[in-house]
Amino acid sequence: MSNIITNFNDKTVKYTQLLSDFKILLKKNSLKFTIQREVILETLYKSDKHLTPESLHHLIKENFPELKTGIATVYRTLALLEDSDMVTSLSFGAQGKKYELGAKEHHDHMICTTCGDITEFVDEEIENRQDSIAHELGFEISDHSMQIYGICKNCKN
Amino acid sequence: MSNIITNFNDKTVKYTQLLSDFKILLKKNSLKFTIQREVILETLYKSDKHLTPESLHHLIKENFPELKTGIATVYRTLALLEDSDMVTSLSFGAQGKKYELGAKEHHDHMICTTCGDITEFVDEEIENRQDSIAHELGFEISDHSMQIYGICKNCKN
DNA sequence: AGATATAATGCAAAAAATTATTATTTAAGA
DNA sequence: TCTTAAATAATAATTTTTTGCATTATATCT
Repeated sequence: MSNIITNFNDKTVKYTQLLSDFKILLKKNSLKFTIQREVILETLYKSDKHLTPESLHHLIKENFPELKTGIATVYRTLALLEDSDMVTSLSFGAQGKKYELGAKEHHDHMICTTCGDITEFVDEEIENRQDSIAHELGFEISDHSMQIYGICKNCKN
Repeated sequence: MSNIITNFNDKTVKYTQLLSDFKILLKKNSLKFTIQREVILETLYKSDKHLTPESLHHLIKENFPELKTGIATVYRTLALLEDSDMVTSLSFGAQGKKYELGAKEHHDHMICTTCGDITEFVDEEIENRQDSIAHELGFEISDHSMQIYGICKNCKN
């Protein structure tokens, strides 16, 4: 049996999936799929960083200057995406609110307070434990986030 | 052997300790201990809620109307307290940044996305696991926070 | 206690972030 | 292609946060 080789690598497939989910979501709510919305989703996806509305807007202006996307559209789209659980917002300490795609695999964050670098990780045991706790308290989990702050390997030197 | 009865209940003792820590901190940095700063710390302590700068300011105006504390002072003091790790700021979803006293016992948060209510909890197992993970990644933990989102017992009905 | 130096405050103004308005453009369906 | 309903950019309006400065209050020193 031979392997089938596709044109898509893992990341492409994921984005295609994401985009398709987004389109379905829009259609369900009789909203329209616009270039701006696509560009926002794409930029959010391409960036591994956690973005503020402003930095996201900046990135878009840089990469798609012909679009002249307004900051208000970024805010509106981010709100829409957050409402529909496609992105999550986080706030780490002093810095403002940042957004990241929630459609990526779930993960927690380890944040270096020296260099600001963010490492993502997942731990099965913690995930399970969270479920039990919520269950005990009669709580129906929809999502969760966890951050560990400290000094990373690099900065210790 | 008889028990010694003090004038202070647990909460009073804790606040006294907190206040004293604050005073030491100020002295160390040649900053001054003012009534406003005390009132802010106290209000933060008394409130079990997580407060925005604005709601904190509102509470203070209500409880100490003669002080006429300015919102700018609240912001400045909050920043000072956060810098010195006496309070932590959190941002849950759509709502803005909220502050809580970090000197309380450490705890995680379970947030109801329907009514906005926040339940605090601690789980030994999760705490331990976090330490191990950080250790594995050569990360030196200074702090962490965790939030679980979902629908609380009350709101399910 | 009183005098002095310096930090903190309130107020107001400025800056930054967010939201609303509106005329125009664009997408989706007939 | 035509229609209509939603989305956009641009801008204005709000709201939130920060800053500057004259005045007040605190801590220290005598």
